[in-house]
Amino acid sequence: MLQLITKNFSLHHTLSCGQTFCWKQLPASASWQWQGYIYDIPCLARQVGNVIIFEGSAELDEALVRRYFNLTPAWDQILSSLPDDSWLNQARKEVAGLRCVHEPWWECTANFICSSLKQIPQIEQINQNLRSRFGQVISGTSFYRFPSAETLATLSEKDLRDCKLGYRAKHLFRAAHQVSHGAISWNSLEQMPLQQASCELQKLAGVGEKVAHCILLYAGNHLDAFPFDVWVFRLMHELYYPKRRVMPDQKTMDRKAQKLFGATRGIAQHYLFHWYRTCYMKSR
DNA sequence: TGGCAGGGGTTGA
DNA sequence: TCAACCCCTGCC
Repeated sequence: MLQLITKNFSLHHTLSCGQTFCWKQLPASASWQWQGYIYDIPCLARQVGNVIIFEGSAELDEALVRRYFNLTPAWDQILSSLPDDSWLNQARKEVAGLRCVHEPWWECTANFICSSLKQIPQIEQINQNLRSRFGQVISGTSFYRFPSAETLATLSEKDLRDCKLGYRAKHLFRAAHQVSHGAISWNSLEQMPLQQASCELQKLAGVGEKVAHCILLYAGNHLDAFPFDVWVFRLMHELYYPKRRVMPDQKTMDRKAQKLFGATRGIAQHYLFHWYRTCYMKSR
C-alpha cells in the first residue's frame, strides 16, 4: 500500500476528463474508487482529502506515481502562475485539482488515433480490448500490458477491427508499422518546438493536428500544445467571442489562445475543456 | 423493439 | 473543400 500527501490534486477530475483511457471508475460501494494502470503497473486507487492511496505491486513507488500525475514542485509552480483570466479562474475553482497526466508515448498515440468520432467510454473499451487480446499478461495478475507497436504490427487489420476500432483499425495498423520501423524518435519530440514536433507526429497514419497536439500535451510535456476539437471550438466561440454569430476560424482562435494563455495554454485548455463539459454546460 | 441522428477526426480525391 | 469512413449511444 502506497500513500501520498498531495495538494491541489483531484484523482476524480484527473482520471475522468478524457486524457487517459486505461482507468475504470469503481462502484460507490467498493472500497477503492479507481482501477487502472500507471506505466503498465496495475493498481487500485482512492483519495481521501489530500491523501491518495494506491494498491499495486512492489514496482509502484512514489516517484512513479508523482511522475505519472505530475505531482512535482515544478508543476505546482506552473499551476500557481497560470494567467489571470476570469473564465480560467472559474474553471480552476470548479474543477480544482485537475492535472495533466504523463502517459507513455505509444499508448497515448494509439489511444488518440482510436479517438476520432468516439466518446470516452468507447475509447476506454478499445484500450481494454487491445490489452486483453494482444497485450502480455502481467505475471501474477489477471491484467495485461498495453500491446507494443511491434506487436500490433504483426497482426492483421481485421484483428484490430475486432477490437471495435472500425475504420480506425487501418490507421492504427499502419501507424504501428511506421513506429515499429523507427519512423518516430519519441525522445527527440520532447526537445523540438511545438510545430516541428506536431509535423513529425503527423507523419503517422491517423494522426492529424488535433491528435498530434493531444499526444504532445499528455505524453510529451508540451504545455503549449492546444488541441482544437469540437468542444474547444465551441467553448472558445462562446466564452471568448460572445458577440460573433459566426465562429472564428482556427488560426484566429489559436492566436487568441496564445495571447491569453501563453506558453502554458495546454493546461488552460485542459481546465477549460473539462470544466465547460462538466460544469458550465450542465448549469445552463 | 427498431430506426435514426450524431459523435472529442483523418484521409484522399 | 468535402464525402466517406465504423459503430455505439441516446432518443423517440
